[in-house]
Amino acid sequence: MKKSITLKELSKILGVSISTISKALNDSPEISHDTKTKVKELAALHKYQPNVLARNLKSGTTKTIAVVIPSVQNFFFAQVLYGIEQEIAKTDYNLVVSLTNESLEKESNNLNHFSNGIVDGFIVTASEETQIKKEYTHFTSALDNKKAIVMFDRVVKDINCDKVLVDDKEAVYKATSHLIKSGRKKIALISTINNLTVGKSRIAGYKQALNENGIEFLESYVVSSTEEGIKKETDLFLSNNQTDAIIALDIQSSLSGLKSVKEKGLEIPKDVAIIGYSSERTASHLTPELSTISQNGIEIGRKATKLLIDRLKFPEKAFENIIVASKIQNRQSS
Amino acid sequence: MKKSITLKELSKILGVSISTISKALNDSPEISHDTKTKVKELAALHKYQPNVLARNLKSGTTKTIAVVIPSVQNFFFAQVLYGIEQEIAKTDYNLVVSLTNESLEKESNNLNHFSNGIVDGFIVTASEETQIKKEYTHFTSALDNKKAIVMFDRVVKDINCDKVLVDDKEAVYKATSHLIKSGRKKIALISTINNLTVGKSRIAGYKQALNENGIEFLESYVVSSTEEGIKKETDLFLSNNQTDAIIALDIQSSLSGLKSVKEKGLEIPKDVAIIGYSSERTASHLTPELSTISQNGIEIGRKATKLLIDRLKFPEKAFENIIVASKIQNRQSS
DNA sequence: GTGAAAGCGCTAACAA
DNA sequence: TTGTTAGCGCTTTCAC
Repeated sequence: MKKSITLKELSKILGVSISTISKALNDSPEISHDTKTKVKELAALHKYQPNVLARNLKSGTTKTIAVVIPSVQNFFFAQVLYGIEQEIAKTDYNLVVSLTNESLEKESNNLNHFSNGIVDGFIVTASEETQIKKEYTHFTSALDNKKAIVMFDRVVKDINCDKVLVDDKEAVYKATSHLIKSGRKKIALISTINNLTVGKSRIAGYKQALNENGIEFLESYVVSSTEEGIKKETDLFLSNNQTDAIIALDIQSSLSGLKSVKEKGLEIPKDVAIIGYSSERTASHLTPELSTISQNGIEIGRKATKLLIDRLKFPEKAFENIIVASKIQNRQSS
Repeated sequence: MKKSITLKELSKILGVSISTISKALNDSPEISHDTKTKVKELAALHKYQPNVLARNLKSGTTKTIAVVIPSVQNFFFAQVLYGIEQEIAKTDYNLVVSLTNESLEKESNNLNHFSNGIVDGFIVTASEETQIKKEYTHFTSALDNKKAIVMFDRVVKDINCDKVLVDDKEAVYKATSHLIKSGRKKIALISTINNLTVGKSRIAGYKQALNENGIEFLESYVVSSTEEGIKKETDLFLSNNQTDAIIALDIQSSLSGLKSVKEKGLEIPKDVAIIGYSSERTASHLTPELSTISQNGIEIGRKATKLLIDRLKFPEKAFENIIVASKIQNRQSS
């Protein structure tokens, strides 16, 4: 019934003009101290809240940014989001989050929708479908629309914007090298993310490490499947192959790998060492505790946010590429 | 440079009035087939996208709803969110997500901000701080602002709105009874959520089950701490007390409980049975696999969304309280 | 120190 | 069938 009160209504009550009310509320020096207090009291009394829509329409800026990510079930994205929030909290920007569930259509719809007046900029990581179909027009048209975009992790090379990258190749290279140095020779790799460019980069790191250490790369030592199928594939692999170490490229593979090896009766890390991707919390509660390649999600979120805020201030500055290093976290499994 | 093109600009190009353009684009029967096609072609050419702000300002409705939750690291909230998305996808509503990190201030800010033109309604679960401080004015003022609210899980009794509840007391009652029936007599309870009403409800279920089975409730068998402290507390408890079963009220307690018991060299479930709260995925990858009290988050999300959409259609209908049952999922730990 | 008026982009009642 | 106009709620220039 009594929707939020407007300037107009306030002005009627006080018998002054709308613009006087507006100025008083915004502490304009044009307005006398007296009227200011009168107006402010009345506004407080009626719990006046400015209509954000009207204000944004007028100003052409929204002071809000959207985070568009595939999912928050993925601990890495959740971490990044957390970092973004921390950084946003220091500013006067608002945040909205939008999940794509790895769907190109949703991602596209969201970018289009938010581009039309809702937000000033985006922090995005591409959905799986987007990467597979290589369909990027929603990004370019948001850019055409003068919206700022910062991409992280699953970035699109051809899009001209600020980017925060993970050192995927380097990280898996380090992990693989580490295993080799500790005497492992038959290192398998399991993954459910071969569709993603980050998956490909990680495999490249694995290959490079093998290569530099004179170990032959065997296609059969790369176990790839879906989240649902990876456990069976791993079981199968272990039945038919000798291996003394496993690198798992995502959380599902890590869990499946650990479980498969245990079920085969092999000892970890004596018979088979495992390094995988997983959250701290999960890793340290597994038996044995999982050694991980740990991405600094919070840092990535923060960096991305700073980049975006900066871009909004200086739209014409040169684009940046920031790389955030991962860390090998040795626990019991390696 | 070339921000999204507007009706005005299109009208200039075609030499017709703005309203003609608007009507043509909206397929008004007033407009001739000819001009319609002409206008639509031009609009497509220039990738015209209506400004959402202007449209919403005009219509007074936004067709978007906000989900305000403490965090998505919590798998239960993530599940609920997933359910909400599924249901929203069937409608023409948009979704924005907003995280409070258990902060009353953020929750309050978000509700206020979104209430002023951004959204038509909310799906909310109260933050921890909100529950502790019992500060609910942001809810009532959103309601005053004619925004619809559906609360779930951590609901506020005194607020008049639709609610979707979890059968917390009942669920823990069932779990405890189950343990008692299988011969357990010294059942401990560990929790990091004693601050929350859901935590209190769960304990009430535990007490009731003990009571009905003639087992004395001992304060010392309730181990309560923070997420950081719970592991140590549990270790301490196990050193000083005999117990043959543990009920853990949240994921952190579940993980800590499992680990503590294992470290003490006790066998699960032979010496100590454990039932806890955890995601399916985590539970089934633990060693031993954890028996859980499983809340149907997706269902809760869906129900809440339906309730909200319905409320938006029929603002005057009577408020509903829906209870969604939890399920005991027996795995290896009990 | 205060008010009138224009305009952000759009829709819709009314006029032509 | 098309155009004019008013108005959603707000800010801001300009005139008084």
